[in-house]
Amino acid sequence: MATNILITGEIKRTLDERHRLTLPTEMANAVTDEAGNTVLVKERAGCLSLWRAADWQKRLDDGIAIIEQKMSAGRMEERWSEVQRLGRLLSTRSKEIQLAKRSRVLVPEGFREFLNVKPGGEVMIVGAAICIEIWNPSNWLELLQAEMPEFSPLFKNLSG
Amino acid sequence: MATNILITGEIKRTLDERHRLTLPTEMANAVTDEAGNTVLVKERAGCLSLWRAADWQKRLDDGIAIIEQKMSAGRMEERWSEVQRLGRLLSTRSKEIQLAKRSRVLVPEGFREFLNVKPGGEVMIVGAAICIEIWNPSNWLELLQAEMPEFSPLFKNLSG
DNA sequence: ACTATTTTGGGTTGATTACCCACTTCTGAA
DNA sequence: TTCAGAAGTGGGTAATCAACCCAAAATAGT
Repeated sequence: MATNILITGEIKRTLDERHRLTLPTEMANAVTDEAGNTVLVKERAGCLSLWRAADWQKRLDDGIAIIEQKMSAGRMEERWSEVQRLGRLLSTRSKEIQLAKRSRVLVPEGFREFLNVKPGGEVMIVGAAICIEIWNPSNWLELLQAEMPEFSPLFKNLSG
Repeated sequence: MATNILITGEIKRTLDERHRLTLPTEMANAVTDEAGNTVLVKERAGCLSLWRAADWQKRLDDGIAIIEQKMSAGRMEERWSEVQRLGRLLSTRSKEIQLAKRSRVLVPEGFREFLNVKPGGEVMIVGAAICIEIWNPSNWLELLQAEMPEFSPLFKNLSG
Protein backbone atom coordinates (compact mmCIF):
# COMPACT_ATOMS: atom_id res chain seq x y z
CA MET A 1 0.00 0.00 0.00
CA ALA A 2 2.98 2.22 -0.52
CA THR A 3 2.36 5.52 -2.26
CA ASN A 4 5.92 6.12 -3.22
CA ILE A 5 5.62 3.54 -5.97
CA LEU A 6 4.13 4.76 -9.20
CA ILE A 7 1.07 3.01 -10.43
CA THR A 8 1.70 1.73 -13.93
CA GLY A 9 0.36 -0.76 -16.40
CA GLU A 10 -2.34 -0.99 -18.98
CA ILE A 11 -4.83 -3.79 -19.29
CA LYS A 12 -8.10 -4.53 -21.00
CA ARG A 13 -11.00 -5.74 -18.89
CA THR A 14 -14.71 -6.24 -19.40
CA LEU A 15 -17.51 -4.71 -17.45
CA ASP A 16 -19.84 -7.46 -16.29
CA GLU A 17 -23.61 -7.42 -16.62
CA ARG A 18 -23.96 -5.82 -13.21
CA HIS A 19 -21.61 -2.95 -13.96
CA ARG A 20 -18.81 -4.52 -11.99
CA LEU A 21 -15.21 -4.55 -12.92
CA THR A 22 -12.30 -6.37 -11.31
CA LEU A 23 -9.05 -4.50 -11.03
CA PRO A 24 -5.65 -6.14 -11.03
CA THR A 25 -4.97 -6.75 -7.33
CA GLU A 26 -1.85 -4.69 -7.32
CA MET A 27 -3.68 -1.67 -8.69
CA ALA A 28 -6.61 -2.24 -6.37
CA ASN A 29 -4.30 -2.09 -3.38
CA ALA A 30 -2.66 1.02 -4.70
CA VAL A 31 -5.93 2.96 -4.73
CA THR A 32 -7.25 1.71 -1.41
CA ASP A 33 -6.28 3.60 1.72
CA GLU A 34 -5.84 2.35 5.26
CA ALA A 35 -9.53 2.78 5.97
CA GLY A 36 -10.37 0.76 2.87
CA ASN A 37 -11.71 3.76 0.99
CA THR A 38 -11.34 4.77 -2.62
CA VAL A 39 -12.64 7.78 -4.49
CA LEU A 40 -14.11 7.48 -7.94
CA VAL A 41 -13.86 10.60 -10.10
CA LYS A 42 -15.36 11.71 -13.39
CA GLU A 43 -12.29 12.77 -15.27
CA ARG A 44 -13.59 13.51 -18.75
CA ALA A 45 -16.13 11.92 -21.06
CA GLY A 46 -15.16 8.27 -21.40
CA CYS A 47 -12.76 8.32 -18.47
CA LEU A 48 -13.12 7.71 -14.74
CA SER A 49 -10.28 7.64 -12.25
CA LEU A 50 -9.72 5.95 -8.92
CA TRP A 51 -7.75 7.44 -6.02
CA ARG A 52 -6.80 6.49 -2.53
CA ALA A 53 -9.37 8.45 -0.53
CA ALA A 54 -6.62 9.96 1.57
CA ASP A 55 -4.74 11.21 -1.49
CA TRP A 56 -7.89 12.62 -3.00
CA GLN A 57 -8.62 14.45 0.22
CA LYS A 58 -5.23 16.06 0.05
CA ARG A 59 -5.79 17.18 -3.49
CA LEU A 60 -9.13 18.55 -2.45
CA ASP A 61 -7.67 20.46 0.46
CA ASP A 62 -5.23 22.12 -1.89
CA GLY A 63 -8.13 23.13 -4.09
CA ILE A 64 -10.03 24.57 -1.18
CA ALA A 65 -6.98 26.49 -0.07
CA ILE A 66 -6.77 28.16 -3.45
CA ILE A 67 -10.40 29.09 -3.39
CA GLU A 68 -10.14 30.44 0.11
CA GLN A 69 -7.24 32.52 -0.95
CA LYS A 70 -9.27 33.95 -3.79
CA MET A 71 -12.22 34.44 -1.51
CA SER A 72 -10.42 36.35 1.16
CA ALA A 73 -9.99 39.14 -1.32
CA GLY A 74 -13.73 39.23 -2.02
CA ARG A 75 -16.76 40.06 0.04
CA MET A 76 -17.94 37.96 2.93
CA GLU A 77 -21.28 37.39 1.26
CA GLU A 78 -19.57 35.58 -1.54
CA ARG A 79 -17.75 33.17 0.72
CA TRP A 80 -20.88 31.19 1.31
CA SER A 81 -21.84 30.85 -2.25
CA GLU A 82 -18.31 29.96 -3.29
CA VAL A 83 -18.09 27.15 -0.78
CA GLN A 84 -21.48 26.00 -1.92
CA ARG A 85 -20.36 26.07 -5.52
CA LEU A 86 -17.25 24.06 -4.86
CA GLY A 87 -19.14 21.48 -2.87
CA ARG A 88 -21.74 21.17 -5.55
CA LEU A 89 -19.23 20.58 -8.29
CA LEU A 90 -17.34 18.11 -6.16
CA SER A 91 -20.50 16.16 -5.64
CA THR A 92 -21.08 15.65 -9.32
CA ARG A 93 -17.52 14.86 -10.04
CA SER A 94 -16.58 12.39 -7.38
CA LYS A 95 -17.87 9.74 -5.05
CA GLU A 96 -16.32 7.80 -2.22
CA ILE A 97 -16.69 4.07 -2.65
CA GLN A 98 -15.10 0.90 -1.42
CA LEU A 99 -13.95 -1.97 -3.52
CA ALA A 100 -15.66 -5.29 -2.98
CA LYS A 101 -13.38 -8.09 -1.93
CA ARG A 102 -10.71 -5.37 -2.11
CA SER A 103 -10.54 -5.49 -5.87
CA ARG A 104 -13.90 -5.20 -7.56
CA VAL A 105 -15.55 -1.87 -8.38
CA LEU A 106 -19.21 -1.31 -8.92
CA VAL A 107 -19.54 1.60 -11.31
CA PRO A 108 -22.37 3.55 -9.69
CA GLU A 109 -25.38 5.06 -11.32
CA GLY A 110 -24.46 8.45 -12.71
CA PHE A 111 -20.96 7.36 -13.60
CA ARG A 112 -22.15 4.83 -16.11
CA GLU A 113 -23.34 7.17 -18.80
CA PHE A 114 -20.20 9.14 -18.30
CA LEU A 115 -17.96 6.18 -18.99
CA ASN A 116 -20.35 5.18 -21.73
CA VAL A 117 -19.57 1.47 -21.81
CA LYS A 118 -22.47 -0.96 -21.92
CA PRO A 119 -22.56 -3.88 -19.49
CA GLY A 120 -20.60 -6.65 -21.09
CA GLY A 121 -18.42 -4.16 -22.95
CA GLU A 122 -14.71 -3.60 -22.65
CA VAL A 123 -12.70 -0.94 -20.84
CA MET A 124 -9.04 -0.09 -20.61
CA ILE A 125 -7.55 0.12 -17.15
CA VAL A 126 -4.52 2.35 -17.11
CA GLY A 127 -2.10 3.21 -14.35
CA ALA A 128 -1.60 6.97 -14.25
CA ALA A 129 1.16 7.21 -11.68
CA ILE A 130 -0.90 8.65 -8.82
CA CYS A 131 -4.22 7.10 -9.68
CA ILE A 132 -5.68 4.59 -12.06
CA GLU A 133 -7.95 5.43 -14.93
CA ILE A 134 -10.80 3.51 -16.44
CA TRP A 135 -11.25 4.33 -20.10
CA ASN A 136 -13.81 3.78 -22.74
CA PRO A 137 -11.58 2.09 -25.34
CA SER A 138 -12.44 4.48 -28.14
CA ASN A 139 -11.72 7.55 -26.03
CA TRP A 140 -8.48 5.94 -24.99
CA LEU A 141 -7.47 5.39 -28.56
CA GLU A 142 -8.38 8.95 -29.37
CA LEU A 143 -6.15 10.23 -26.61
CA LEU A 144 -3.28 8.05 -27.67
CA GLN A 145 -3.48 9.29 -31.21
CA ALA A 146 -3.52 12.86 -30.02
CA GLU A 147 -0.67 12.49 -27.55
CA MET A 148 1.55 9.94 -29.21
CA PRO A 149 3.16 12.44 -31.54
CA GLU A 150 4.56 14.29 -28.54
CA PHE A 151 5.49 11.15 -26.73
CA SER A 152 7.12 9.36 -29.60
CA PRO A 153 10.16 11.66 -30.08
CA LEU A 154 10.81 11.49 -26.37
CA PHE A 155 10.75 7.76 -26.54
CA LYS A 156 13.14 7.73 -29.51
CA ASN A 157 15.64 9.82 -27.62
CA LEU A 158 15.61 7.47 -24.72
CA SER A 159 16.19 4.37 -26.77
CA GLY A 160 18.73 5.92 -29.14
CA MET B 1 -24.01 16.00 13.07
CA ALA B 2 -20.69 17.73 12.75
CA THR B 3 -20.50 20.72 10.44
CA ASN B 4 -16.83 20.38 9.70
CA ILE B 5 -17.49 17.49 7.38
CA LEU B 6 -18.48 18.43 3.86
CA ILE B 7 -21.81 17.29 2.60
CA THR B 8 -21.33 15.61 -0.75
CA GLY B 9 -23.11 13.28 -3.10
CA GLU B 10 -25.44 13.52 -6.01
CA ILE B 11 -28.54 11.47 -6.58
CA LYS B 12 -31.69 11.53 -8.63
CA ARG B 13 -35.01 11.27 -6.84
CA THR B 14 -38.65 11.61 -7.74
CA LEU B 15 -41.18 13.95 -6.23
CA ASP B 16 -44.31 12.08 -5.23
CA GLU B 17 -47.85 13.17 -6.02
CA ARG B 18 -48.06 14.97 -2.70
CA HIS B 19 -44.95 17.08 -3.37
CA ARG B 20 -42.87 14.99 -1.04
CA LEU B 21 -39.45 13.53 -1.60
CA THR B 22 -37.18 11.30 0.44
CA LEU B 23 -33.61 12.33 1.10
CA PRO B 24 -30.77 9.90 1.63
CA THR B 25 -30.67 9.44 5.42
CA GLU B 26 -27.11 10.61 5.68
CA MET B 27 -27.94 13.89 4.00
CA ALA B 28 -31.10 14.29 6.00
CA ASN B 29 -29.10 14.04 9.21
CA ALA B 30 -26.57 16.51 7.95
CA VAL B 31 -29.18 19.25 7.52
CA THR B 32 -31.12 18.59 10.71
CA ASP B 33 -30.02 20.35 13.87
CA GLU B 34 -30.33 19.22 17.48
CA ALA B 35 -33.84 20.61 17.71
CA GLY B 36 -34.84 18.70 14.60
CA ASN B 37 -35.10 21.82 12.49
CA THR B 38 -34.15 22.44 8.92
CA VAL B 39 -34.44 25.55 6.81
CA LEU B 40 -35.63 25.43 3.24
CA VAL B 41 -34.38 28.26 1.04
CA LYS B 42 -35.20 29.54 -2.43
CA GLU B 43 -31.78 29.60 -3.97
CA ARG B 44 -32.48 30.47 -7.58
CA ALA B 45 -35.07 29.45 -10.15
CA GLY B 46 -35.05 25.68 -10.28
CA CYS B 47 -33.07 25.27 -7.08
CA LEU B 48 -33.97 25.01 -3.41
CA SER B 49 -31.53 24.37 -0.61
CA LEU B 50 -31.76 22.77 2.81
CA TRP B 51 -29.72 23.94 5.81
CA ARG B 52 -29.28 23.13 9.43
CA ALA B 53 -31.26 25.94 11.01
CA ALA B 54 -28.24 27.10 12.94
CA ASP B 55 -26.02 27.30 9.88
CA TRP B 56 -28.62 29.24 7.94
CA GLN B 57 -28.95 31.69 10.80
CA LYS B 58 -25.25 32.29 10.68
CA ARG B 59 -25.36 32.95 7.01
CA LEU B 60 -28.19 35.41 7.50
CA ASP B 61 -26.28 37.19 10.24
CA ASP B 62 -23.33 37.59 7.92
CA GLY B 63 -25.65 39.04 5.33
CA ILE B 64 -27.17 41.46 7.79
CA ALA B 65 -23.74 42.56 8.93
CA ILE B 66 -22.86 43.47 5.37
CA ILE B 67 -26.02 45.45 4.87
CA GLU B 68 -25.51 47.35 8.09
CA GLN B 69 -22.02 48.11 7.06
CA LYS B 70 -23.16 49.40 3.70
CA MET B 71 -25.93 51.41 5.24
CA SER B 72 -23.79 53.20 7.73
CA ALA B 73 -21.47 54.22 4.94
CA GLY B 74 -24.09 54.88 2.30
CA ARG B 75 -26.71 57.45 1.58
CA MET B 76 -30.11 57.61 3.14
CA GLU B 77 -32.09 56.49 0.11
CA GLU B 78 -30.26 53.22 0.00
CA ARG B 79 -31.35 52.39 3.50
CA TRP B 80 -34.90 51.80 2.47
CA SER B 81 -34.26 49.62 -0.46
CA GLU B 82 -31.79 47.56 1.50
CA VAL B 83 -34.11 47.11 4.41
CA GLN B 84 -36.88 46.27 2.04
CA ARG B 85 -34.70 43.76 0.32
CA LEU B 86 -33.73 42.17 3.57
CA GLY B 87 -37.34 41.95 4.64
CA ARG B 88 -38.28 40.21 1.45
CA LEU B 89 -35.41 37.87 1.91
CA LEU B 90 -36.47 36.91 5.37
CA SER B 91 -40.12 36.45 4.67
CA THR B 92 -40.20 34.84 1.29
CA ARG B 93 -36.89 33.27 0.65
CA SER B 94 -36.69 30.84 3.48
CA LYS B 95 -38.89 28.76 5.65
CA GLU B 96 -38.20 26.64 8.68
CA ILE B 97 -39.48 23.12 8.28
CA GLN B 98 -38.90 19.75 9.78
CA LEU B 99 -38.33 16.54 7.95
CA ALA B 100 -40.95 13.86 8.38
CA LYS B 101 -40.03 10.34 9.36
CA ARG B 102 -37.94 8.47 6.87
CA SER B 103 -36.23 11.75 5.95
CA ARG B 104 -39.10 12.98 3.85
CA VAL B 105 -39.42 16.64 2.86
CA LEU B 106 -42.68 18.23 1.92
CA VAL B 107 -42.01 20.99 -0.57
CA PRO B 108 -44.38 23.68 0.66
CA GLU B 109 -46.73 25.79 -1.36
CA GLY B 110 -44.82 28.75 -2.73
CA PHE B 111 -41.66 26.76 -3.17
CA ARG B 112 -43.17 24.46 -5.73
CA GLU B 113 -43.43 26.86 -8.62
CA PHE B 114 -39.96 28.00 -7.79
CA LEU B 115 -38.53 24.52 -8.13
CA ASN B 116 -40.78 24.00 -11.11
CA VAL B 117 -41.01 20.23 -11.01
CA LYS B 118 -44.39 18.63 -11.42
CA PRO B 119 -45.54 16.01 -8.91
CA GLY B 120 -44.23 12.70 -10.14
CA GLY B 121 -41.27 14.41 -11.80
CA GLU B 122 -37.59 14.01 -11.08
CA VAL B 123 -35.17 16.18 -9.13
CA MET B 124 -31.45 16.05 -8.52
CA ILE B 125 -30.31 16.11 -4.91
CA VAL B 126 -26.81 17.50 -4.60
CA GLY B 127 -24.52 17.90 -1.62
CA ALA B 128 -23.11 21.44 -1.62
CA ALA B 129 -20.61 21.21 1.23
CA ILE B 130 -22.54 23.26 3.77
CA CYS B 131 -26.07 22.49 2.62
CA ILE B 132 -27.90 20.25 0.23
CA GLU B 133 -29.58 21.45 -2.90
CA ILE B 134 -32.67 20.25 -4.68
CA TRP B 135 -32.49 20.93 -8.39
CA ASN B 136 -34.79 20.90 -11.32
CA PRO B 137 -32.80 18.56 -13.58
CA SER B 138 -32.70 20.90 -16.53
CA ASN B 139 -31.46 23.84 -14.47
CA TRP B 140 -28.86 21.56 -12.98
CA LEU B 141 -27.62 20.50 -16.36
CA GLU B 142 -27.51 24.13 -17.43
CA LEU B 143 -25.38 25.07 -14.45
CA LEU B 144 -23.00 22.19 -14.96
CA GLN B 145 -22.43 23.09 -18.55
CA ALA B 146 -21.74 26.66 -17.56
CA GLU B 147 -19.42 25.92 -14.64
CA MET B 148 -17.58 22.77 -15.56
CA PRO B 149 -15.16 24.50 -17.91
CA GLU B 150 -13.86 26.83 -15.20
CA PHE B 151 -13.80 24.11 -12.62
CA SER B 152 -11.79 21.52 -14.43
CA PRO B 153 -8.65 23.57 -15.12
CA LEU B 154 -8.34 24.29 -11.43
CA PHE B 155 -7.99 20.62 -10.71
CA LYS B 156 -5.79 19.94 -13.66
CA ASN B 157 -3.27 22.38 -12.25
CA LEU B 158 -3.16 20.55 -8.99
CA SER B 159 -2.27 17.21 -10.44
CA GLY B 160 0.37 18.60 -12.77
C1' DA C 1 -71.46 18.47 13.86
C1' DC C 2 -70.80 15.72 10.04
C1' DT C 3 -68.83 14.93 5.62
C1' DA C 4 -65.30 15.66 2.16
C1' DT C 5 -60.71 16.54 1.16
C1' DT C 6 -55.98 17.15 2.17
C1' DT C 7 -52.05 15.90 4.94
C1' DT C 8 -49.21 12.73 7.44
C1' DG C 9 -47.34 8.46 9.00
C1' DG C 10 -46.61 3.68 8.22
C1' DG C 11 -46.53 -0.79 5.69
C1' DT C 12 -45.40 -3.25 1.23
C1' DT C 13 -43.00 -4.32 -2.92
C1' DG C 14 -39.59 -4.42 -6.33
C1' DA C 15 -35.13 -3.13 -7.70
C1' DT C 16 -30.47 -2.55 -6.54
C1' DT C 17 -26.44 -3.71 -4.22
C1' DA C 18 -23.36 -6.12 -0.67
C1' DC C 19 -21.75 -10.28 0.52
C1' DC C 20 -20.47 -14.72 -0.31
C1' DC C 21 -18.96 -18.87 -2.67
C1' DA C 22 -17.77 -21.79 -6.56
C1' DC C 23 -15.75 -22.32 -10.94
C1' DT C 24 -12.27 -21.03 -14.36
C1' DT C 25 -7.96 -19.16 -15.87
C1' DC C 26 -3.38 -17.94 -15.30
C1' DT C 27 1.30 -18.23 -13.48
C1' DG C 28 5.29 -20.20 -11.86
C1' DA C 29 7.84 -24.08 -9.93
C1' DA C 30 9.15 -28.77 -10.08
C1' DT D 1 3.63 -31.21 -18.53
C1' DT D 2 1.50 -31.14 -14.34
C1' DC D 3 0.32 -29.32 -10.14
C1' DA D 4 -0.60 -25.64 -6.53
C1' DG D 5 -1.79 -21.31 -5.49
C1' DA D 6 -3.37 -16.97 -6.75
C1' DA D 7 -6.20 -14.08 -9.62
C1' DG D 8 -10.35 -13.22 -12.11
C1' DT D 9 -15.26 -14.18 -13.25
C1' DG D 10 -19.97 -15.38 -12.72
C1' DG D 11 -23.89 -15.93 -10.16
C1' DG D 12 -27.02 -17.03 -6.00
C1' DT D 13 -28.87 -14.92 -1.90
C1' DA D 14 -29.86 -11.68 1.65
C1' DA D 15 -30.29 -7.00 3.07
C1' DT D 16 -31.38 -2.38 1.92
C1' DC D 17 -34.00 1.31 0.37
C1' DA D 18 -36.83 4.19 -2.71
C1' DA D 19 -41.36 4.34 -4.88
C1' DC D 20 -45.78 3.32 -4.24
C1' DC D 21 -49.99 2.56 -1.83
C1' DC D 22 -53.12 2.79 1.93
C1' DA D 23 -55.02 4.07 6.42
C1' DA D 24 -55.38 7.31 10.13
C1' DA D 25 -55.49 12.03 11.34
C1' DA D 26 -56.23 16.74 10.56
C1' DT D 27 -58.41 20.42 8.28
C1' DA D 28 -61.91 22.79 5.87
C1' DG D 29 -66.63 23.45 4.13
C1' DT D 30 -71.48 23.34 4.59
